[in-house]
Formats: sequence, C-alpha cells, structure tokens
Amino acid sequence: LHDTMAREKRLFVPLNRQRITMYVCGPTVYGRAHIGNARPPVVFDTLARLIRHQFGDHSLVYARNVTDVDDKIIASARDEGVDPSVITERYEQNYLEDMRALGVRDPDIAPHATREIAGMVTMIERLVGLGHAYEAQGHVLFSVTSDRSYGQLSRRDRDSMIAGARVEIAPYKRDPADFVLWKPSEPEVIGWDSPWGRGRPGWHVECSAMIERHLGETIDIHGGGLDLVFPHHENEIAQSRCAHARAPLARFWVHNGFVDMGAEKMSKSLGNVITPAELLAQGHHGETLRLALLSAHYRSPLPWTESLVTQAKAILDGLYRRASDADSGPLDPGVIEALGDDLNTPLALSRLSAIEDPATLKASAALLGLLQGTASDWFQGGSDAAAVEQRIAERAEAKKNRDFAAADRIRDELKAAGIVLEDGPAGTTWRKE
RNA sequence: GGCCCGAUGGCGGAGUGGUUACGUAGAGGACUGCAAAUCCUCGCACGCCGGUUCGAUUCCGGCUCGGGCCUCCA
Repeated sequence: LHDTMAREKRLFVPLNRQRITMYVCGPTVYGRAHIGNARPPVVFDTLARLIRHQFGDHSLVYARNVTDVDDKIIASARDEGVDPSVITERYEQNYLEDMRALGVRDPDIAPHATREIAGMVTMIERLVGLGHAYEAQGHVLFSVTSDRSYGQLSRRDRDSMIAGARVEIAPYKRDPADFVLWKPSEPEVIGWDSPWGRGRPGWHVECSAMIERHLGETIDIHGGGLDLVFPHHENEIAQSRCAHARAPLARFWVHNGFVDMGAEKMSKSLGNVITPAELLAQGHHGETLRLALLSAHYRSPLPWTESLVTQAKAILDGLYRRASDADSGPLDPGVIEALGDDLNTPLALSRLSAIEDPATLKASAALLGLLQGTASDWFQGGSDAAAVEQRIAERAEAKKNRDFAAADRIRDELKAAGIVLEDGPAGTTWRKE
C-alpha cells in the first residue's frame, strides 16, 4: 500500500489483525456530491472489501465521518431560511443514496461532528494545557511552531507555507501558519458552550477528535483525497500527535487522485461538476459509474468523459454476459494479487476479463464491488418482459413465413425502444441496449 | 514564487532494461435471411534532447507540456 508519508509502497501489516482501523474523510453535507467526490468512497470501499477478504469479515473497523457543522452549511441554511440540520439531513440522505447506487457499503461507523463536540473540546483543552494551543479573542488556535515536525506529510516548511501569502493573516494569530481549533459563534449562528465561550469547532480538529474516540490514538489507514494532504491532514497529524504524546496518527496515509473535467480537476468551486445523481437519471447504472471510477489506478488522475462511461458499460456488458446468473465461486488469484499491489484496480479489471469460469468471475468481481446483481436483471431489469416476448412471438411467426420485412420491422421498433434482439440456435433472446 | 505529481496506441489503461498486457473503439473473416452476440485474424503507442548500457518506453539529467497543493475543496 502506498503511504503518502513515506512516498512509497510499504507492506501493509496491521497493528492488530483482529481490529484493523481505517478512517476516511467523508462529506461536508452542504450540496450534492459530484462524481469526483465519489472517488474516495468507491476506492476505500474497494480497499475495505480487500482487507475483509484478506483478514476476515470482522477484522476491519471502517469509519467515515459526516461534517455537519461548517461555514458553508451555515451560509446555505441562512440562504434557505432553515435550520442547518435541514440542510445537513437532506444532503446526507442524498449522499448515502448516491453512494449506495455506486455499490459503496455503509461504513461501520459514521461519526457526525455535531454529536462529538465534547470530545473536541476535551482535545482542545488538552492542547491548550500542553502549550500547543492558545486562546485569542474567543478563538483557540493551534500553535504550529510548537510542533517541531509540522509539515512532514506535505513536505513543506513553515516559511514556504507563509511564502504563498494567500492566507489572510488574522490579527489574533501569533504565527501566520497557526490554524483555528475553535471559533466563536455569533448568537444567531449554531454553537456550543465551551471554556472559551459559545462557538464551534474548526474543521481539522473534528476529525482528530472523532478518530480518537472511535478508533484510537493510532490507526492503520487514513484515507482521503489528495487535496486534503495540506492543510487538513497535516493539521490532523499535528493535533493528534501533540495530544497523544507524539503517537503517530496513522500508519498509512492513502490519498486518491482527482477526477478531471477536461484538463482540470472537477470541483464545486470551479463549477465543472457532474453528479452521480445526474448520470443515474440519464439511465446509467451505478455499477457502470463504479467501474469507470475504478478504471484508473486510484492515485492517478481520471479524466471523466462520455466515452469513459460508454466503455465502462461495454466492459460490464461483457462481464455480465460471461458471468451469466452463476453463483459465487472461488476467487481468482490474479485479481487478488493485482488488488494486493497497492489496489491496482485497472490490472484487476483486466484479469477479470480473462476469467473463464462464471462462478470465479462473479466472486472475483465482487471484490471490486462489481457484478453485484444478476445478469438477467442487468440485461432485462425494468423492462416489460411480457410485452417484449409477445413481439418476439409475432416476429417468429413472420420469420416462419419468411416475411423478413415484417420481422425486421418488429426488431427495429424494439430497438427504438431500447431493446436488442439476438437470434441464437435456441431461439431469440433480448436485452436492454 | 515554494512544494509535489504526471506524460504509453482513437479512447481507457497495466507493466517492463532485450520478445511491449488487457479492455474499448476500428478493419477483415466465420456464423446469420439480414443483424446482434460469439469466435478467429489484423492494424495502431511508450512527449522531446542528451547520458549510462551490448541494448532504454523502462535508469539518470535537462527541456517542453499538463496537472495538483500553498484559501474551502474528494
């Protein structure tokens, strides 16, 4: 498994094989997830499936948080004139629906920031007590200079961080690189009482506190998008390490690359997004989108194009055709080997297409979260089978009379309705296009 | 400006110091009333310039191009 901290692949040996811990930064629920947002859940769901296969079903504790207090949520709630919880509940629901459609299993634990305030306050108090944080004008700030190894993950030193100078330096900061652990809330804004007055937590400390409470001081794997390396994960490391007598926060840092639109990263702020919800509404199957997301190695950028989706569909058609409605059988060693090498999903996918035995194919694809349905559902689900069979019977009659014009007309009509007919030795079969 | 990635055929993409996967798209053939599916066959690539080497797509250096982070961001 590639570790961002070491910038190389290292053999993954869990701290405790009975209880492997993985934490992935989840969504801030203020809007609909786009397909780029779906990459980490899909990637880490696949990693979770692999770990469970290798170490046992109950070996893994996988936590993915929900950030449900945040300035964007507050702004959105104000715009709509509703309580923030209306926003967060709506988008969390949407998020779960979208992810499930992509075959992403729910994590074991889904901590919500608003339900974990006490742990955050405790951690901040500890950091203040240890001299790693200080209060200033109702804020509590982490003192970056108090952590001599700050910057290790992202490989930047304090000076170069400030050199960017795009950070607005708040007057109450002792050092420009210091970041907020707690900030005051105006009376009308969501907040909680604390030793420093009524306020709300900073984003970074949320994850540190939730990891501590649910998974412990040192976890096996911490995942997320590449853009979280700095500052978010760097700051998590600083907080957790300083609060835990320098115990490392995570043994493996795993970061996925971006989904690109054209040449650049897909992101809400650039506005170049396409959402799973839109793609599903266009009639694409969730598994098609999942395969598209897994078609590049997780650390590589993935350009999102129409042809990517078309190709994913074609591949899946072929896989379902060969898997037929087989039951699950033994796993293919080649697929396991590929996934075991830093989750090489493109290689695993190519190995999948070489598997001859339907039961082996079915089982092996399941490791990637694919071929989860039946072939008949994939090819015929949601269609009016009786009506199609009726037309096929009419066409058979026409063919028997060698009235090929009539037969072709029926086939063309069905084709226009998205139904493809295939004449085989055992008669005519049909499928959705 | 600082730090960090990447560059493989129409597209996606793996991998390797020497014979360059696989998929998808395309071409030809078999099959078919015609198709579709299937099977067979085929074509097409390792950004540029140097270096190391008997030999480099693979290692090293430079260049060009592209991208990311440095601000919320998966």
